[in-house]
Amino acid sequence: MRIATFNINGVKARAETLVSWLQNADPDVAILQEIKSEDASFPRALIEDLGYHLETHGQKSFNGVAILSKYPLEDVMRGLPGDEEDVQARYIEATVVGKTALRLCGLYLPNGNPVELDASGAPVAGGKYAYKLAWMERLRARAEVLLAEEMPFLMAGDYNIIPQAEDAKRPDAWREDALFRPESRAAFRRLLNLGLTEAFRARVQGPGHYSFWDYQAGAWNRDDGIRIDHFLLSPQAADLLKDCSIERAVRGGDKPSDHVPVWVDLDL
DNA sequence: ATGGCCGGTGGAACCGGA
Repeated sequence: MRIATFNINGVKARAETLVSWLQNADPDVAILQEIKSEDASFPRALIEDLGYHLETHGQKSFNGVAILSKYPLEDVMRGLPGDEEDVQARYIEATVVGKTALRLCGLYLPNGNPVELDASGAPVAGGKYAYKLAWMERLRARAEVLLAEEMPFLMAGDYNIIPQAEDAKRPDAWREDALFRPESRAAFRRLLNLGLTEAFRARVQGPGHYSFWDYQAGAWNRDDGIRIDHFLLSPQAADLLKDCSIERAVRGGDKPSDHVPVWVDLDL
């Protein structure tokens, strides 16, 4: 089973690009972020006409996640547990059944900028950085629940985390940024330390592998990228991992998103 | 050439992104 994660930066603006990518790349499952659309205005027929089942969790203007699958999706859950006040559409789960069942978690992790810290270095309550770190703790708690259930699962999406210096062309430019600050990277490691496998680094070593290039300042032409879109696999899902890759060429296509798809191949 | 953007909203400029 081939599964992709792709931050498409607006489903309405990207409809044509998305359809041609689905036709050419032919994923079994696609986990999308930043649909920037309410569920009712998602171009559902475009996707269903290609043979996909579709589950969305959207909101007006911002955020929004979706799961597309050639196989039926079951037990859909919308929203990340742990904060009843959080209205941002950043998380969706569903189960897909291949040879065995696999729980899919699609996430659009908060950016977290601007970083606001108080005199003691703690994130300012109510600020965007505090929201990011709290969201990551909620994600860790959700992973613990899923681990206890022992169904294979993966958490895929735009993590807005640069895990290591080698994951940025210019790491020093990101030192104080919410994507690369120590608190953010530590929260990402707490996820990994539960026993999750970062699929790309399980398969590919070394620098120069990016999943995002800013639209500004000729970032793509200078290959000034960062790797922030990730697959985390539960132990049972990691057993099934055959390959992981980044579909870099998509960034050079017509009307591209600023992110590109990341893939896993699972023996499923 | 170290500059340079894009999508959504709403119907002009501004917000948010990373």
